[in-house]
Amino acid sequence: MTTLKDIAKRANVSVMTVSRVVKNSGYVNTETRKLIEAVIKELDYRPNEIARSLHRSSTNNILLVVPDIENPFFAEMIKGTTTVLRQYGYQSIFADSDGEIGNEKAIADRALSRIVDGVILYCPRAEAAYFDFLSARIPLLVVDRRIASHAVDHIYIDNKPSAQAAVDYLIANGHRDIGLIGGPQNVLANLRRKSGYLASLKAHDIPVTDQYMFFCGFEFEDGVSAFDYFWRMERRPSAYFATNDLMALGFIQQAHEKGLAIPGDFSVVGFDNIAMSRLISPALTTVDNPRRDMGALAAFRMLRKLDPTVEVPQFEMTNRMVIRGSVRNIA
Amino acid sequence: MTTLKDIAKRANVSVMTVSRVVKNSGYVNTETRKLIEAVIKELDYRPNEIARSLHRSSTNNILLVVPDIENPFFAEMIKGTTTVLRQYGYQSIFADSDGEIGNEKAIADRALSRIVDGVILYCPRAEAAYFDFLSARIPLLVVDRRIASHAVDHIYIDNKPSAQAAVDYLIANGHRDIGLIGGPQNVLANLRRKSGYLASLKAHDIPVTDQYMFFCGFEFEDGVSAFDYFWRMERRPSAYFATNDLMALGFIQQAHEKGLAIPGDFSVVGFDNIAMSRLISPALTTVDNPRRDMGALAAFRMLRKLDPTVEVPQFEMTNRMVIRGSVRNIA
DNA sequence: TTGTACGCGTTATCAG
DNA sequence: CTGATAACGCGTACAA
Repeated sequence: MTTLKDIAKRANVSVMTVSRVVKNSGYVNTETRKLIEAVIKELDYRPNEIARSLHRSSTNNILLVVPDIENPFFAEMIKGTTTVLRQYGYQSIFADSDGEIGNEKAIADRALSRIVDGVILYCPRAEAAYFDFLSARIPLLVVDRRIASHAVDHIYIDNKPSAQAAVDYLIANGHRDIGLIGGPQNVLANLRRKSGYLASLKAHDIPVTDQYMFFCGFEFEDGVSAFDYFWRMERRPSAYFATNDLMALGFIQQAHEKGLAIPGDFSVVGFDNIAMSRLISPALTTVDNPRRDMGALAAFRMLRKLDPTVEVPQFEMTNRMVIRGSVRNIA
Repeated sequence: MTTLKDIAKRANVSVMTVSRVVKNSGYVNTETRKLIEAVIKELDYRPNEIARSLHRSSTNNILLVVPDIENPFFAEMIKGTTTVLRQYGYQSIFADSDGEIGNEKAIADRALSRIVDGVILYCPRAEAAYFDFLSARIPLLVVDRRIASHAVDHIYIDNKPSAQAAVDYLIANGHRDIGLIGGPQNVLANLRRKSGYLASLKAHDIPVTDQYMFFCGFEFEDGVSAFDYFWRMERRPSAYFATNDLMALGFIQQAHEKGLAIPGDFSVVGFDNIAMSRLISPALTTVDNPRRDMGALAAFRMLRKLDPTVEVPQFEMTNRMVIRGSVRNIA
């Protein structure tokens, strides 16, 4: 592990001269520079970034905390973020909280020991007060979660309007009996999607039918269960709004299993626009969630916090409907 | 940003005494300890890990480099690794090479400036010599790639035997015309799967038919193309071995699209056992690839390199057939 | 153009 | 039990 000192000794100069060569700053005699460069190569010297970090008290590391990296939604966000960070010379320290508040806090707390310059929390589960606490101590960005406190920087798209638009679309296609495959009721984004569903019905003077709303987990299997649930009903909806694509896929899969056709027998709209939605048959009509851009924006916003001269490009942070083949017009 | 010195000043003691309290080492008078602890709390002191790292010249960081975090295969491996690392007090620095050799090397090279204690490369693309270079400078582990050099630590499962077993299984079910959906020909694991296919045919004295082998990418769409390719043939195979599940899924999807039944009309076997394979209908018969365990093993092996007292648990690093519903016995 | 001294925050050593 | 000192590797400020 060779250091500046080793080079200096070998080249018969002071460490400072070597440092100047390494950083390419200040005046150095061309001859000595050449000599030093040779020695550097010979001894395979590389600056110790830890020492540098200590000196300038910044690390060029950003901590990213996600609930579950196996979920493609977060994987794509992370990719958006790391790509940008790397372009600006920052490394990503990555941690998976397994969706547990305890882990989440433990991870973020460690960041307070100056191993990173900033923290990005993706869809965190912790209570609001914790973000105030963190934000007071280190540059913090919260992604995909609405934060009341003005003190905490965050990126959040309200999913309600686009969910409403999705249901509006079903109604425009002649459907009035619309089922909700509602997912878990303790995740904010999901609740906003439900709100959109309710708002659309209300706007069209369609009464809400409690049995038409099915609440469950967030997975493919939950879509399967949803189908089974609705299948047992005597008078069942002609169209379904699933609050995420995975459930919509499960629903469709099970419909096929039972010999039903989509969109012939039932229409389905999902939410998120995951990769698989485009690939199945019929391709799923859904609402795009620009997670990659959210990730990139998070990176830029963090970079800007650390260096106000950084330009944050414009991203269109909107959910957009993607019309494909899973809805039939019955009007 | 409060330091030991601040605490010391406030408590009227030396930094060393404070340090002892913080690290809970050595003798400290109970009274002074209490006082110091109070001041620590009051000033919200946290040790500077960078300074510690500099001193002990180790960072407790491990660098993980994957070709693409959006690929669930890698996401799961990473999860296996980070979970173990975290249990042992290590953080994961994460980087995505986008599958490009240039990025891969640039990332790993940065690791040489002592920001991490070790490097784990997942399915790297670089040439063999580079691993020797890296391995000579920093603890290195290469995962999911066979390495000739004995000097480079690696974790690798030869996929050939299990691929062979998969094709054996088709043959045992009465199939003799077996198509290969072969994926890309520049990825080692994939080539080994093809070798298994060939070996099985040979072992059963079934001649190899060139037109029965279709080479393509690695994605869902490639499975779709494969179906279209075979569909055009006059005399087509009754069974297919896809060298990964994603392609098998695309194949099945397209078969359904064309009104064909699996396994009624064609039998299909995949490889990898991704989550989706269990969920579709018919559930896919495939070969499990223990990526999560590979990830965990990678972590343990790295930990052991850094600290020889670490115990590496036994993992059964084998591909295992998962029999589900996509193969029909036509004997 | 080159070198000296000091500090970044922590800890090991040794003396008191 | 406590404290002074040096060291980790680098870079800023100031001299020479």
